Amino acid sequence: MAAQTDDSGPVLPPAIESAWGLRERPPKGPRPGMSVPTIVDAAVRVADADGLAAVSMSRVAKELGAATMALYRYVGSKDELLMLMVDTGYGPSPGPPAPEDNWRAGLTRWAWAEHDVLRRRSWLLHVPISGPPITPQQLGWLEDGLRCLDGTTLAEGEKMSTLLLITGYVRNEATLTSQIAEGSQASGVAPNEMMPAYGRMLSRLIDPARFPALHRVLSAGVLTQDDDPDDEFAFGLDRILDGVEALIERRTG
Amino acid sequence: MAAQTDDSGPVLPPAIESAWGLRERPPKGPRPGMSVPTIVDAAVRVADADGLAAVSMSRVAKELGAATMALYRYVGSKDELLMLMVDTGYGPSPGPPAPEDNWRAGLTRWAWAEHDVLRRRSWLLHVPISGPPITPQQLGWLEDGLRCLDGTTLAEGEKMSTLLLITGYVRNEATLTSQIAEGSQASGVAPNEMMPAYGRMLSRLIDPARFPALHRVLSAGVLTQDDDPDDEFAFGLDRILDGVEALIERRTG
DNA sequence: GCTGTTATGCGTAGACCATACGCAGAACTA
DNA sequence: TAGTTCTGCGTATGGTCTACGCATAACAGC
Repeated sequence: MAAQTDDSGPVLPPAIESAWGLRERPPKGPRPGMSVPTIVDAAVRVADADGLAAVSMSRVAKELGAATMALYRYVGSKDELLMLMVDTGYGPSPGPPAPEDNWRAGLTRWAWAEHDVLRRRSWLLHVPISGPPITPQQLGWLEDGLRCLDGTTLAEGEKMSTLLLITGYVRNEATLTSQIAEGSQASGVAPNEMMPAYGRMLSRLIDPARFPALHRVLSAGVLTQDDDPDDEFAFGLDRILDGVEALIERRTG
Repeated sequence: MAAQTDDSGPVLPPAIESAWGLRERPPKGPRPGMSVPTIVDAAVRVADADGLAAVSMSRVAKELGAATMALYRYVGSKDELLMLMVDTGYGPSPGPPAPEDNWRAGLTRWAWAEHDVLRRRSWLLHVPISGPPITPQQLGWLEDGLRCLDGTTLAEGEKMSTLLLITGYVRNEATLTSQIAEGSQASGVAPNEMMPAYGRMLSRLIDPARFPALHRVLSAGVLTQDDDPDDEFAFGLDRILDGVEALIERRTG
């Protein structure tokens, strides 16, 4: 079966073993002065305070009062540290759906929970994700999402696709609003003035003859009003859940 | 009205003026040896060949037989170059919907067009997007999307939200499949063996008591079969369009 | 045609970054 | 006590972007 036949099947990449706490410490040698969770927590602290761009190995080491290269005894590379940061950054999953919730209420709460995490820690969006979920907390989120769909008639593969769809949407929406916030801070414009400023820029660039539909949108004042980003989020989420509902009804009937 | 009152309203950021070709060259001084499009094309060539990580100022300069710092006479920063790369990387928009297409057929073709571009140039996904669309080609795409919804009863704001929803989905799905491709190349595993390998890893890590729903998905063999990623894409797209259709019908009826 | 102005090309250098390597010393085993 | 192995970390390499300044080329006006 397994290509590598030790006693426990194929070997896992060291980064993943680290994420699951499966690395046993050898009994010899000096006692370690730090630990992986200590380092990851420090890195998360830096990201929370100054953004992901501020997370360098030397900065994290400084946060811990250690030398830069000392970190490399615990994490194999910066990418590995980033992966562990994402895991702890997301935090524990929101828990299984309440018994009285139907699938739609459950998934709505699930989506809002991720939404809240990403609003609080927008640096999570800047970490280049490098593969499907594999760390413990991420799989916890996935598990809780799947449980929301437990009673439905969807096939298992369809459940996965649905969750992928929703989590993608949540990330996307969070990326957009965080860009507005970051652009606002970078340019010194008030956050609620960003979209109007964008609309003004568009109307200066757009030739109504070449962009008639876009011109109509601008004329309708869509961008000049600053609507609540949470309403925008809720709109898209309801569209997606409507689509899922249509599928469930088709599978049921 | 405008804060800056020269003859043409508020000033545009230089990066955007460059994207729209609005920078007039002063008559004095030596004739420039390159041009912004030349540089952007070279950068796109590098990204096509060796990925976005290979795009450094020195590499692009080498591609042109110029010195690194010569580029800074044309682009203000690397970020500006990246923005221009995205604009030309996307290429011209797919054009307005065919007359016989209803909104759904039109948006489907629109989404597949972006899908194809992102499949061909997956480095576009790695460019950190820094704001709403503002470059000419990007607005061309937006315009064509809006035209697909022209006959519908949706409000202008709802049209924008719908397109945002779809384009976000396309990017997300493309990101996922490109990650599989890149991971496959990095680890030397065949592309159609990536998902089974992932499934095997999960089943080694997951405790069925703590992750029952996830365990059920794995047991159903969802991840061991390699399904066509295009089918997966079509599934999610249809879900979203179902949701949009439900909204249109509600607005109509 | 000459001079002053202005833009270009680009060399140098600074401030970061990740990380490969090697060494001194600590903590364990035998 | 001797040997082994692991930790902390100093040093060094090669990469990144880009600020600055200088020589030169091309034009404007006299």
